Amino acid sequence: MNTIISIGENDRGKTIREIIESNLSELAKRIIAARVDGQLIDLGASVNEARQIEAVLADDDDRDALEILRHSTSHLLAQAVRQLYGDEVKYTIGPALMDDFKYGFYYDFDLPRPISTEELPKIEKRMTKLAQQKQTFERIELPIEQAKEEFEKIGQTYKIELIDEIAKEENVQTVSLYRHGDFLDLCRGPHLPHTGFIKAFKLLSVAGAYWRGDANNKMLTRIYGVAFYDKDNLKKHLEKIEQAQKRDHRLLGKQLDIYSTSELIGPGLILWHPNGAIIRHTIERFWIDEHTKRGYQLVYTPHIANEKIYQISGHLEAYSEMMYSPMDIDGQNFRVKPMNCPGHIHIFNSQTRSYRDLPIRYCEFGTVYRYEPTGTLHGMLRVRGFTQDDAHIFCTVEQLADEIEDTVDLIDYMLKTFGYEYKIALATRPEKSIGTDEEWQWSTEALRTVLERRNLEYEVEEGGGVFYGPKIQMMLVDSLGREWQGPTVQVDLNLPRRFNCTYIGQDNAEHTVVMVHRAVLGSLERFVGGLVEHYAGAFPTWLAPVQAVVLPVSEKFNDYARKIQEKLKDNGFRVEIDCSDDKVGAKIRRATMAKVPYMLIVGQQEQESETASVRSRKQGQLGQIKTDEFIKKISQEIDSKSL
RNA sequence: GCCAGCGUAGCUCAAUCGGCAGAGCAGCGGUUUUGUAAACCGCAGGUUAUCGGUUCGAGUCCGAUCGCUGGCUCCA
Repeated sequence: MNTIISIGENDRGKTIREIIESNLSELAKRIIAARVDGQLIDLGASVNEARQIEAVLADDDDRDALEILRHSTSHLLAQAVRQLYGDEVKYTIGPALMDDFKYGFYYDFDLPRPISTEELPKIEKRMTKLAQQKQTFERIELPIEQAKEEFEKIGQTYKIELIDEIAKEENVQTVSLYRHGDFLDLCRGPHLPHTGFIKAFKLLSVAGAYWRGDANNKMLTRIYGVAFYDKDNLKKHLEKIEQAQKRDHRLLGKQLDIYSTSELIGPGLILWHPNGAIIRHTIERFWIDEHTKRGYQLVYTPHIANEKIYQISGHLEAYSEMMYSPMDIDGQNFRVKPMNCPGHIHIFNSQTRSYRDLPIRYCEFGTVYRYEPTGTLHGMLRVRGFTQDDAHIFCTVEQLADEIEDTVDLIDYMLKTFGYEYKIALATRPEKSIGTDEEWQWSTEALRTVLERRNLEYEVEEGGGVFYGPKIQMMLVDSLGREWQGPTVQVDLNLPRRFNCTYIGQDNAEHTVVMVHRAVLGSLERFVGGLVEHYAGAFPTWLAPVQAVVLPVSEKFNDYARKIQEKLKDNGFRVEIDCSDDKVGAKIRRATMAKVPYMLIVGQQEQESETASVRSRKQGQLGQIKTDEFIKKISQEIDSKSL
């Protein structure tokens, strides 16, 4: 469908709406905005220099179009809230969200009284009513002072604050306001032609949010919602949210008996049940094997340390809010460790190192404890005690790029094994940072070189690095398309200097090493919690807590079933047996709900033919299979870590 | 930490206006011996998160504390 229109001389000065209507009359009803030289503008704007314009259609697949809809819907929400809750309602900001898994927009209000989720349907109803009135969105450009007066009149103090801020920017003389019906807002736009396009939306939740995201400011009431042009797309979206809820690791973690927490032990402290522990242990074994193959050396460091070490590292100064109070041991202050680096550095410093020794790569499953505010704790994903898959590489400047490349390769291999796609960001020097320009130059270049050399797509996050060095950050994309904080590779220009980590070079002089912090999984708590959701609890056979269960059809075949179980166990598989006096149907149901990959059903026929009737979680019934053959099949599946 | 909401048996949930705390599953004891997603009967299970208050009477109303949930902030 051609939506590009060339602009002729006699179109000059006409509004976009006029031009579109005369050129694309059959589409006119679906056009909501236009792109002019890549810029989105309202239909009411007029064309001057542009040679051609592109009509933007009401279409959920067009990101721009969807963003406009959601933004306009947030204005509609504000209008409804203002009408229902009175003129004292102050509205602040209400953007569209395009990358959130759940939400499509929000609006933050300063309300005279709190509101609860139960009131959302009432607000939705009002929104629907207002939408049906097809109120026109009118763009108004006003000089700064005049715009402020407009909001002054209606008591919208937050808007005045925003205008003042905009006015500080260079070359700003006017701001744009949008009016639809009785509602006026400060807004860059563009917006829909009228509210009639808003047909498929839903308000989803109410939450608190600080004004400007700053905890020192007032707590506002945020209402989240989502909107689409097409009702089916809204329905699909809501179903997707429901799917995600069913995968919630807190729900499945309980159902599959993976972990729990206890009020008595304390919030944010994970109890790994046997099922969770075997998953974790299997991952740890895989991780250690993979690291050992790639030249890492396994180390262990203590869980508490004299706090002097954190004075030297600077953590006590910069991170003390995250650290637990000191405990007095023989008159000295000790701390529970919040990170592993100082320990690894001390192992490095335990000997004089030669350039011949480098690179040195230490890895550890290091359990650390950090104070997290209560409100941020969340299942296994956000906790107070967690085990990082931590490693530190000590190398020379010349070795840095190669080390980064090996790390990126390791990350890629491990993430793909678990079935994750991922996105990459390169985070550069932030404003507040230590180190020389030159150091930041070569360290950032080393990271960039690797990404370029390997032809990886990445985004640059300007100023997104840590104060002590640049980093590569990966975001995992799970089977529902949600993004998770993933691996990180950070160059550290700070700690080697603070701890005087040096080696003797070929020139017989002392040089400071370059240090790289890196984690592939992040923390085992978060990673396993994420995996539960990624797999919806159905772990691939190599990770499944129970890989197969033997189900005798009656008591008469319990002995034969035990024989099979023993044989499989002898071959190293995790196999259970269900000798309860339930019928097979019940046994199958139980194993199905436990998401066991294989069921081996045995009765008269199987006993006679020395087989088992195999039922696979993935492929259904596979028929009668000899035990040896089954062992071959499952071994291959486990060895290849197939998904 | 902040805002809002929630907390009843191991789990999932009932209990009208403030009026005797109840069911299913799981557990335990029997009966049954079973062929591809739930056999039957019975038993037991509770200081309704904790502490205090209002009331003749509180799971229900009020306050505090603890925990959890959705967010903000932060981050592995």
